[in-house]
Amino acid sequence: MKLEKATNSAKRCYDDACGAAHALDLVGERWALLVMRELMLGPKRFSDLRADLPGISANVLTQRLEGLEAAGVLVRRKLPPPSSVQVYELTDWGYEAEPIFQVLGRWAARSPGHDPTLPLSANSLMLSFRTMADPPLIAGVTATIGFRLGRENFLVRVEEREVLAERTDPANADLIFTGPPPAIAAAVYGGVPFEALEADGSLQLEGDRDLARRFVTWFVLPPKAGA
Amino acid sequence: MKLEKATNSAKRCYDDACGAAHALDLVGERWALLVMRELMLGPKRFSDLRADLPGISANVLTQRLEGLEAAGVLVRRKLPPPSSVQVYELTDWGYEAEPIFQVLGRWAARSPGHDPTLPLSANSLMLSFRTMADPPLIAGVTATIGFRLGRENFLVRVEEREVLAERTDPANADLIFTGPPPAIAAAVYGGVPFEALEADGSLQLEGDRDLARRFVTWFVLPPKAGA
DNA sequence: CGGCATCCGGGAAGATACTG
DNA sequence: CAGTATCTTCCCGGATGCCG
Repeated sequence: MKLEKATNSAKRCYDDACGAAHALDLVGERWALLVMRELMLGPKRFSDLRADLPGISANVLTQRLEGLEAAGVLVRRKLPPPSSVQVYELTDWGYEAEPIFQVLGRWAARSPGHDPTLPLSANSLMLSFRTMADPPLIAGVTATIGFRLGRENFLVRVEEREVLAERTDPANADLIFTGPPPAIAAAVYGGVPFEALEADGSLQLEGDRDLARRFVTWFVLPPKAGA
Repeated sequence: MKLEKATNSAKRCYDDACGAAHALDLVGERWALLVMRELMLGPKRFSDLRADLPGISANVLTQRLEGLEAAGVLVRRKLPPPSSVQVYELTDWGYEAEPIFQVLGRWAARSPGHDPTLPLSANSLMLSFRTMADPPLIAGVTATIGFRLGRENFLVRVEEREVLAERTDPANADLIFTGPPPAIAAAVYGGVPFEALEADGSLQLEGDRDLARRFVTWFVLPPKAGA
């Protein structure tokens, strides 16, 4: 017997007309923004979200998905047969939240306490390319780079001073990185040479190795604050 | 007798190299971002923060200030005598968080559930001008507008396609608004005519009334999502 | 009065087990 | 696979009280 608690819509909220405060009412609960991050590059199912968000528990994920659906940030959708699988997908407005991740990421990357060697999801790595690409450095560049990151494959296109990422098979890219996201992050952001990562088997490169050497120079972490 | 809990630094965190996740580790707790918002236009003391954040309790404010200080977002500072009063002030890096409020605010303003008639702090109103000013509309505009919002006075300068806000006495501005922040928000964002607000005493205008009529046209809320 | 520390009740988050 | 049920832990919010 479940108590009819639903009629009480007085959940904890800030009661503040400030847009930022309302944003926090919508997506300020723990894990909510990270769930959105994992959906930012396309729909996923429940168990994919669980796998990509280490540490979230099933009931919290359920609650967040319910809350985000009620807020109009995402919808549950049933894929057409034969897959007939249920997925969660951001609404158009949900996809418009990407700048939130970019400014949060750029700001926090300057934190003295930021540790870029922690685990990293595939989506985070792809979004980081869109966030950290230096526009002057990629001016005039056109390239297609593929990523095989375990369950998920991506195609990253650099063109017209911007970086696009889509979940697609990267078979005919100019260059393909294969490995876990943290290894690729070490190469791109940590300055670790490819040879070292290939030697211990955590990274494979196929295709234009010179493009790979240029690729890692296009993404620069902002300097630490107080430096 | 205080238990040595401090040695346990394993507070709830996401353990994620993603910059956005680290930002949430730093400022994702309830009220943390709103505390930063209230400091965004200059230092304040404990009781000012409490007054400007209706609903926060003293111990939570204490915890947030400790956490934000530990994170390097703000510092406690003692004003020089004779005031000798302790204030909390953002660090340079803390001030760099302003884009977070802008993207959160712009995104959430499109939420179907956003209610702009809720209470609003003076800081929120001033920051909203910086967030919502439409660059083409203020191109070529140079103006100085004062605001008397109860305890706090501000001077807003519109120039060079941007909007500056500072806590200063607005005595010799071209135009001065006097009233509570929600009334001014009603005029700027709600399209409520000045005369209606002046009639019930919630707003006073001094100076260039024609400038006031132009002023409210420079700030436009984005359209609701799904419209 | 400003800046906390302490205690308490309610509720959200976390871990585990269980079900269709 | 996609959640639900249950239990525990911890955070949040409110009240009170201490101390400069």
